[in-house]
Amino acid sequence: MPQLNGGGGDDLGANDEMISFKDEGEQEEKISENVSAERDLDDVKSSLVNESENNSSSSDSEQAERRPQTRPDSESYEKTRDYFSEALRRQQDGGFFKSPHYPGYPFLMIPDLTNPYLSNGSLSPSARTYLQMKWPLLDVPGSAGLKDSRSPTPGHLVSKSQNRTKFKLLHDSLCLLQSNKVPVVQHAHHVHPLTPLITYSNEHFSPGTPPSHLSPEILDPKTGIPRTPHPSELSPYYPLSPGAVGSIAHPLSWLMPQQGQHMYSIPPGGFRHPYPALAMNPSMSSLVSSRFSPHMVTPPPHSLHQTGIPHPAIVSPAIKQEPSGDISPSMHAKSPVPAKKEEDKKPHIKKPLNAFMLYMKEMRAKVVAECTLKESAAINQILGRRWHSLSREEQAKYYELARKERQLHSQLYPGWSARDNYGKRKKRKRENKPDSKPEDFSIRSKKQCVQYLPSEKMCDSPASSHGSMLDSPATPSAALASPAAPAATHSEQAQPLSLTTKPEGRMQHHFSIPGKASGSTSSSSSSSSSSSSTSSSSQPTISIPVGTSGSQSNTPILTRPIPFTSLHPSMLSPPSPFHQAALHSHHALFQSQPLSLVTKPTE
DNA sequence: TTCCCTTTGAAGACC
DNA sequence: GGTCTTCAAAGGGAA
Repeated sequence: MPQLNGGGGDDLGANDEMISFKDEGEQEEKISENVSAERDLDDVKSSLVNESENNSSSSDSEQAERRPQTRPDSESYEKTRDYFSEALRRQQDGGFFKSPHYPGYPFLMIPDLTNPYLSNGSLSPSARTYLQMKWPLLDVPGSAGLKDSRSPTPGHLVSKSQNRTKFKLLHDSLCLLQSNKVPVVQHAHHVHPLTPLITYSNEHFSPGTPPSHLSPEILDPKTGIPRTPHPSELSPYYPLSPGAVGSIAHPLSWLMPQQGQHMYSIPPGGFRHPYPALAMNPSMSSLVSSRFSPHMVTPPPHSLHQTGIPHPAIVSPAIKQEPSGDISPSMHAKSPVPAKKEEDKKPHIKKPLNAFMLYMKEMRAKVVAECTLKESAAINQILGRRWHSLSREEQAKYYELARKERQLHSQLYPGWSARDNYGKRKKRKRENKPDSKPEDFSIRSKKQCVQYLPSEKMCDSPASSHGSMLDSPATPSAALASPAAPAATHSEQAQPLSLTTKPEGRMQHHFSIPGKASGSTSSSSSSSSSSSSTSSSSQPTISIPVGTSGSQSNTPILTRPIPFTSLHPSMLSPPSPFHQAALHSHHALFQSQPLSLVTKPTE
């Protein structure tokens, strides 16, 4: 949740302070409604999350009763088996898998398991793959029927230590698979809002044939000999239409019962995913594909478990430092530093994506397509605003997806903690502390205030100043009421500034960055029509005036000129009544305010 | 080559 | 409990 003022937000700012011009025409409302609005926002977001939680828990109450625990024990295994039995029974009853009342329930994400059991009652390989992936520590029901030498012990009989071992093996396998760039498919368009969990990115998709040991071939149930899956076996979720060179049903069709269109194209050779079940599972596939960046992948230092399923959240820290890192196991073995070796071996399990991240992953391409902006920072600003312009329901979907991601993540990595990743990154240079010296503060301020986007006018929908719904109508529903707002006219874009306040925490977050932007600061401060140093300096730009902060920071918020060509007409939607009013007052405000860069002297 | 930027949210740390 | 910090994704830009 965004950090609200926390009672201190207005303390630091006076009306004569510079403020960001992030959002236009919302400041006045904020000033008067700031406190209450923040409270509303907090309530709204809390309720949104709670609602999401409640929905899933209430709607899936019966499933929830069988929900496996994070650390499955024998009892939970039994519950899980019961759960699957129920899920499978429903599938068979209905012919098609029918989504639960709350379709997002992760444990029902078995789109490819329409009939996971073979005629002899054994679980099909793909089903086993999926289930084992879904519950790495769980031997899925039926596995006993189709003995797998690699996991011969029924899950409910597996001891915790054995589970740990399996989990370790799983990790190893994941690393190997990642190193082979697990192909995943994502149609460039037709992205469903829920696709973050199924973002099959072409970027990560290497149409090449996977290694034999990772071949997607399906074991013949009779002979046990690997064979290439026939398209019919992939149906109904992967119907390969000749014309479309194969397209698959939206992996989240279970989430969208009304939708049956094929969303994802498949390479000419058909859908060849080393782990079909993985690719077919919305949640897991998201983990595998969307976060399955080859550059983050590292070959496993040691042997692999062939049944291991790659999890995109697993990344070797070493690899992150060495994107190209083709580190052979032998090299690992020869590592002179055992400690480091151990560290390298330790897979880097990424944090599960939050709602906004999921949204961002999905929408980034759209925004990039709409804008000519290239910089992610700018794109993210747009995305942040669009996020706030989303309806409550729309956001709820992402919150739910994020919740499922976390849930799945916790299941896959029971012992993982966010703390594990602390310090894995190169330490940022943010050493800013609240008690920093004023001079430092001042310097940092300049750096930090560079804004890539002057306002939602550029490319985005209405949104809010400090990036919350505060600026938008107090409630999400109200925010909905004004869909894509303020896209002012071009002339308006040249008008000064949106008054933006950011949560104190965020501001502090930025302060700590030392003055890399001092140059741009000065250029931006002169504002008017300076060329952008970052984006297409040769292009005409919209001048982005600098205003003063009204409420919270003595930091001058600067903005970068945005190339005019970055704007797409479609992005310049007319402002909503809400924003019109805001703009009106906003303009009135600026008529009385100089556009020069004004910084409040630090004390 | 590495880090920064920028966004929101989650989680952990700290007071 | 409130606040702060870190990390998650992304990719162009800067150092």
